[in-house]
Amino acid sequence: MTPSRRPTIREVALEAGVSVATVSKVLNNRYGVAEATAERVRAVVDDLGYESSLVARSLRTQQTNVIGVLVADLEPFSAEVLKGVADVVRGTGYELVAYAAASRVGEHIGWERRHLSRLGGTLIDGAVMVTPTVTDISTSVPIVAVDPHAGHPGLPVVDADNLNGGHLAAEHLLDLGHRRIAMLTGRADLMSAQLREQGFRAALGEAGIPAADQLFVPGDYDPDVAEKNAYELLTRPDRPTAIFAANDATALATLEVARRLGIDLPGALSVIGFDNIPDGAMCTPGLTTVEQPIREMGRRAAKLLLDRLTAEPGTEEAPAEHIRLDTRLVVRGTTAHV
Amino acid sequence: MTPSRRPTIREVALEAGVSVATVSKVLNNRYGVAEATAERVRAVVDDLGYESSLVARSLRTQQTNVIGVLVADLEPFSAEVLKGVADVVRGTGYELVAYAAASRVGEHIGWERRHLSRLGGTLIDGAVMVTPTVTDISTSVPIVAVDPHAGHPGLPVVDADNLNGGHLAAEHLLDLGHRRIAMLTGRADLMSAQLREQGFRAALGEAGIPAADQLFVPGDYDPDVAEKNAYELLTRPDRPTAIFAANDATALATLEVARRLGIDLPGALSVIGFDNIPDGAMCTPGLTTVEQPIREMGRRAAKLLLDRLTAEPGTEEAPAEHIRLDTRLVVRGTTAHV
DNA sequence: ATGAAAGCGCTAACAT
DNA sequence: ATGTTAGCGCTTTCAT
Repeated sequence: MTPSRRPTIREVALEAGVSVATVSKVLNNRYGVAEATAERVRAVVDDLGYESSLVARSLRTQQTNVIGVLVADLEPFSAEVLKGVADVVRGTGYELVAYAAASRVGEHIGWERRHLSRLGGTLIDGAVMVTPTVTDISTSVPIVAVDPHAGHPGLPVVDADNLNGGHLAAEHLLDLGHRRIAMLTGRADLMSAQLREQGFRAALGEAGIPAADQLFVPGDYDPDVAEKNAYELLTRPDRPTAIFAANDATALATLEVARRLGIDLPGALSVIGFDNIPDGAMCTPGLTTVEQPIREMGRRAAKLLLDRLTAEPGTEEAPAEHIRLDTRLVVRGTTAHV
Repeated sequence: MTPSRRPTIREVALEAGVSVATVSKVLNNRYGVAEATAERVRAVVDDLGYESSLVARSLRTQQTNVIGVLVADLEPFSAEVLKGVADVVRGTGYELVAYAAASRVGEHIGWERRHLSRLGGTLIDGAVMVTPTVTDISTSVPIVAVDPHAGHPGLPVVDADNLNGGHLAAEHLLDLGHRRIAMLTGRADLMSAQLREQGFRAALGEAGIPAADQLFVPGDYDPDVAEKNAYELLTRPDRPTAIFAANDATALATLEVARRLGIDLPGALSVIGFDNIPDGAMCTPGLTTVEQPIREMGRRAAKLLLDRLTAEPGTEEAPAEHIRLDTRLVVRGTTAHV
């Protein structure tokens, strides 16, 4: 099977006996082509199955009609955002490109700028960035950030009410009678993580429970880190009766550790996560969690972006918006009365 | 906030006082640049935050180190495949681009060729196509198909055992004592849909239950179509006690209709789907379904593709493989004894 | 109505 | 070691 190259505009022109320029005009419905000629060109296009190269086209033109979703990695969270963006883009005539590139080794931050640099100005007309960590992105195209690090002056942002979410998690565990509650915290550099912890601590405080530092261990939003620290936490003599993990990925890692240690769940240990990613719903027992409406966040981000893209060029630039969606407790099977 | 354009290689060259070619050499670690010069160039690159344009670069070179996932739309199924592909691509040094473009009006088939034409040869080194419907794709780059229409001679394929899956669905309902069982069939042009129905019919036959044509209504894998036909089905005087929907999306639509009609679920009606998309697990009660390991299918497809891409150029081309993964019954809350 | 030619940002072969 | 140049596929003036 010899991979037959895709036909180029040159081959179409050759076959139709016209110039490349004429073919281009036909394809883009420009004036100044005789109907007979256009007909002939279209026939050849159909015959050869020609379709213009997105790459070449976007290098030459301003407008590409493509929206980018830039992510550090395609995991459940960003995939969910992606679905939301697709919900909105569908039917608008825009095309959708999701771009994920492994960070260079040891480089967790800065991918936003690189991704944007590699695609912006060409290929995409605008972008939704998922969980960017850099604040001073010099933007060549309109951008909307989903769940970003703190301090994106000028960037429209969509996120969830992480503060109240942390509060909800603590309240749920307190309602169940738990008092020795640990937390696997999130990535210290992320706004969302800070707020979840802050809300959590506040709720504990309101219940009159002093926050014990040794019960706050790093989870980093990273299953591997979480696994290590959950193990340490659960093998202590006075292990906690409940754990709040800053996101579902680390909550699931915690469940795995508990299982390995033979700890009865939820009898001897309650675990609550944050995010409500599909994976939490699909395991047994289902993971109790604080939901943030991820897909809806994608939808709202896409809407915001499309608004900017379709706004009259001369229109006064709207101030950067900040959309904050509600979080919500989802009780499943991993939490129980102490 | 004036969108500052991304810097180009020209600006870097200008700033560093060298030619564009020299900058390119430095960036690509080519020989023939004095260390002092290289140093200076790198400094400017860092300073300006320059990153080469993926588009321009891919237009010029053969190799882009980018893998494409081409989909008609980003819905739960394709998103799940995408995650699987990302699992494998992660850490390989390849970048990942997912591309979705709305079909032109009324054109459900043919997107494969268009997508491939728009990206192939440029931008991507190879592609995973999700649920393509066209068999005679003239491929400019290596391609692996996930869950394709029948008859892709020469294309490596990854799919699930749909035949046995249909069988499993029927067996489950029969075991629960159901005898008047309806099916919302899938898209008639898709291999997967045909096999699911075939397996389902076979199991009914083995149980000595004659297949009643009026109990097979089209679902088309489409929630809207399913909703309409499920309504018709459930308002008949002799409505079925159980429904097998050819995929989860249509099963969920069926649940919605049943709810609207006030039918007790699963007391008065059992519903089983196919796919095990996250949405089925997240609703209440959870959807009983036949699981196909979608994410794993994405992983296997990505592996197959990477094998082809990294194979020695001179190596004998391996024959097109066909990987078929097992399906599995997942019992949740929407099926019960009759 | 048509085509020649320039140029988008980049790389690579070929001078110097 | 560095620069000049051609060209990837396409669109868009500008001649003709």
